[in-house]
Amino acid sequence: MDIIHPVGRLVEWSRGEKSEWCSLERALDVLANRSTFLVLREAFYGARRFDAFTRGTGLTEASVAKRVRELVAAGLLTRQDYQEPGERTRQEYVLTESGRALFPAFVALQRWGDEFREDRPAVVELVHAGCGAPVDAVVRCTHAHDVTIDQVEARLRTP
Amino acid sequence: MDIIHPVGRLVEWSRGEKSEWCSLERALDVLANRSTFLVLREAFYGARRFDAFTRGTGLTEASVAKRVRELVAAGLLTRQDYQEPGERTRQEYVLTESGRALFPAFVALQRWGDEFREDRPAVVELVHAGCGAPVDAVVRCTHAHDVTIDQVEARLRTP
DNA sequence: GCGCTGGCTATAGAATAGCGCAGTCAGAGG
DNA sequence: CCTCTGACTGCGCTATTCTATAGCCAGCGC
Repeated sequence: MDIIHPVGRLVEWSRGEKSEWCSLERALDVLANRSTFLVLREAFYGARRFDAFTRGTGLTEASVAKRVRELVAAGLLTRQDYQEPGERTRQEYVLTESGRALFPAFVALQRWGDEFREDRPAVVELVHAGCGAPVDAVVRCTHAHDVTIDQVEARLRTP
Repeated sequence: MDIIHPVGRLVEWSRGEKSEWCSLERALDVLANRSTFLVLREAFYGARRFDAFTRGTGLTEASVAKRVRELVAAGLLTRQDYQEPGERTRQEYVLTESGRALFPAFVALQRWGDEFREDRPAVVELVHAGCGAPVDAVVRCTHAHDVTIDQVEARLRTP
């Protein structure tokens, strides 16, 4: 296993093959557009119904339909039947484990927007229901150390 | 200050105004495309020079030029002069504090790609230089509690 | 003063994203 | 049966993204 430090050297090896092995690119295949993030935001805020996604995001129905279809195909949402009393059965879209696993990314982006894109102060704040303290996304290793960007090494697993 | 729980109710209030106060949308104004994330990835991997960005991302020079211009304008990168011995002065692009603050988001997306988009196993792994353990992005409150998606409340700050 | 290298810009084209608007479709209530 | 609501689909349009190819410019070394 190679150790790359400073991580800058990684760029020397990438040339063409990076898209095959970079997990970020695989993530971006599903996520790299504005409306996908907005639909996921609504899902994190508890939205399940088509109508809630369109009203919550301000996107057109056509855009939401496309995103939702993609997200179901990619396994971030599942389609489920539901029926309200006196109504016919309809479908709703529920986050899968994969979708829920994106929550740290959502928090990270939201908090970054709070702090570094502050044309006006943040109006919504995410807090820990248990203690009321605001939440943030942090980078941590499996030994529970907080890790700054300078303390990260990239290792190439040569197969 | 209103407490919203379940957070789903948030969608009821949003109608049109959400883009004004949602920090995620402000973040997406800069970030919502594939090439921006790729350029930032290279910056996190230590790239500073135009050439390193193009070779590392596989994007065309035109795309990189546009992204880099945007990222400088948005304050995530700064342009600095540098001069290698026997070379003329050139410019390089260095992450600002704002740019570095996106690192948790980068890690979160990268790790999510590892785990949930695994057409083939992850080839690059980010580890803590101090102890060698792999890193991940987690959501935590300022009282140092780990917070799951179910334990999060959204509070509206009414101004 | 010529070539080379790094760092761009210009142009043209394909694909995708997103909008507004209009229409469809299923089924419950009247 | 007719209407209403939620959940879509289709069309026409524009803006943005990204690619490919080509060329420009500065200045160091020869």
